[in-house]
Amino acid sequence: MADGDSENRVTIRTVAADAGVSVAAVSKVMRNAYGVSEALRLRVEASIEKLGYRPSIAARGMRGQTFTLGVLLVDIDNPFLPSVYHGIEEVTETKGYKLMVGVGKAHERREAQLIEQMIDNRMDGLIMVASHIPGPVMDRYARQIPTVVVGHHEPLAESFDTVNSDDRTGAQMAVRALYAKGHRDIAMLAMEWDPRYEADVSPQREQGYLAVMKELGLADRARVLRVLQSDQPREDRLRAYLTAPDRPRAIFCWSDLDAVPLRNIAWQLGIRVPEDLALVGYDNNPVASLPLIDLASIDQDGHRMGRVAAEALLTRIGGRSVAEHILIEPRLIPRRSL
Amino acid sequence: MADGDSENRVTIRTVAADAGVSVAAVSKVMRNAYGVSEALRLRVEASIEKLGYRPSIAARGMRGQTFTLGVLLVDIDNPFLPSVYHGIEEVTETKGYKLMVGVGKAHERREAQLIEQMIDNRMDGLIMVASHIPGPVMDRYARQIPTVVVGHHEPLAESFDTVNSDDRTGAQMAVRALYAKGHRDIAMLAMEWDPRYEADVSPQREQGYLAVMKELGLADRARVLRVLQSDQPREDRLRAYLTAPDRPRAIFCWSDLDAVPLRNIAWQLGIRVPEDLALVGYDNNPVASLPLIDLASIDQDGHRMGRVAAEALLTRIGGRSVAEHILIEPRLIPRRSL
DNA sequence: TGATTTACGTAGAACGGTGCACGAAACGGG
DNA sequence: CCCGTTTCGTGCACCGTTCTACGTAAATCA
Repeated sequence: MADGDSENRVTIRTVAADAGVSVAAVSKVMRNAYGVSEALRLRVEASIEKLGYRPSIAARGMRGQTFTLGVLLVDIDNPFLPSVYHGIEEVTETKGYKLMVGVGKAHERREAQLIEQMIDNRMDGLIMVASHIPGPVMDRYARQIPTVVVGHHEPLAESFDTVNSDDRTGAQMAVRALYAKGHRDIAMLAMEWDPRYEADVSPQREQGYLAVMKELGLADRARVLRVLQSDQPREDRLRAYLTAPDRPRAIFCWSDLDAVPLRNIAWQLGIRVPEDLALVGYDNNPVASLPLIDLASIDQDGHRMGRVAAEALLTRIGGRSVAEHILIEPRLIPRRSL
Repeated sequence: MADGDSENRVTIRTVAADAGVSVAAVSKVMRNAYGVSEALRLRVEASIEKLGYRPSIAARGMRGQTFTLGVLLVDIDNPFLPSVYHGIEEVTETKGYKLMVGVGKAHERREAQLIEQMIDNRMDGLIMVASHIPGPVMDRYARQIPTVVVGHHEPLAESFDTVNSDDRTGAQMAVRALYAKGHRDIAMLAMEWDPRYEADVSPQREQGYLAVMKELGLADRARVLRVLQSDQPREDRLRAYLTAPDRPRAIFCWSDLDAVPLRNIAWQLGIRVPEDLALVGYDNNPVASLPLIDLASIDQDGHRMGRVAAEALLTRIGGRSVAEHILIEPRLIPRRSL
């Protein structure tokens, strides 16, 4: 085993010996706990500084807090997620918490593994972003570790908090904006879903879409095109939708993740946007805002979602046990694709 | 403290009691160590299954391996990095290792903190991607934990391995491609750097650029435009370069991170690409390949870099102590911007 | 001044595992 | 049948912290 100089690692005992005090005293100083005199604190801090001592998170976790939070991202490729991460970070770092990220690859079993790993690492709390884990399973884990879920609607959950974009309202904004431009043939591009995943964002947006189409008296013209989780890559299916004879003239897309490729394929096919095809996406990710893409999108303010989620987690760690379910108002970013 | 039912957590002792064996026996089964009979193993495994036991990584880490590796990403916004991550994951997950990601925000002190945290968490090894930590500091950490560094040239380092794109060659390919199209006025857009960061990729590419310009007899026409780490956002400076009276007709850009915005700003300014301005980037990130962007780029095969780095780390954990420094051949992806 | 309270510091038992050293049982060769 | 080897399984001392319980000296009060 090539583990370097592990034999002379400086532990709490080294410091205690050096400062001529007990192990417990050093521990107290580290946690700035009650019952240490100024003199002792200074002596200990001097030794810590001198020896470059850092406490072992692993050992600390066996009894106390680790001051480490886990962030579980559904995947690492989605350009929207960094904003959520930054929001989380902004709040937690001022409170002295460290973040560890796990990447779920949009796969349920894998996400479960990661959650278990974070629990096993004795993290103090967990923020799950756009997880694909069904409610009951999440509930079981949430009982073991303070948890906040972002981008997954479980408004009745007791054991964890949720933070979401108001996805139905967002969908309505998108459709109404298209309607206002004179469009009536408005389709939606959504993820496939089965009842297990009703809490995910795409189904929520789809329900919002269907509701507003009805409100506008367009219920019979509502039409949902689907992409599959397993389509990898998605291009072929998107192209098929755009070349079909009954191609829609306006599409509300569940995420910029698909709206950006869609806009590109349209261009390749010589379909003018927005003249021949109007497009509104969701997320307002950084690619959508590039001038060459210029995709109208519903902004769900990932940064703020992250901040709110982090704040909720901290109060939950602090002892709160009644669940909070927070909805964040989205807003339309009009761009040339509209 | 809201830590759920931590009082009835199932530990190794619970399992031992349930199976009617000693704690040590269960430990042996978990590690499939020598000296357990088939009968005992089966009995213990049955109990583990029944109780849903999972060992605490924290506790295990205090003596043995944690089977967790740390991945330190320079930032989470760069769309090139996911490919490296996927490469790492592909190799490590088949060997039963788990990955934990830390995000450095391109800030040295912060990266150092993260490394310390990973050491304190008793991770078995560390892969640092595009870190900004200077060699000597890295060396100190690498003595404490098996380390592989990606995207940072330290060919003389003894204590850790490096995996890199052959950045000089990559730069040469880009410049030669522009040269072949008839360009002579070829500038480079590079990151600012001071001597401490000479090992980072941008300075390496810059040296490659200068070398090939000399080879081509264009030494006196070589010109390096710089963006600053602190430019946030970068748009203003990029725009300034494109509106200057002596604007170059061809630019090799140190990364698609800047080449994509550059291409967009050019479009906004009505500068035709490639007729008025030819562009080659580096990384071949997913945005560059969008048809509407269509940016020529040097592909450094992040996926492969990740795989190679992970393999190196595993052999280093296995006991290898002589350093390996691996260069990966880049290749040009010609697109319409060229 | 003696009795309490308060402040400070320490000993030592956790925490949940690992892994060494040891003893008992099973095996096997002469 | 005896004795040296293996093979198994166990007891226990760690690992580096936290935290409760407790002892002691100083400070306060009556």
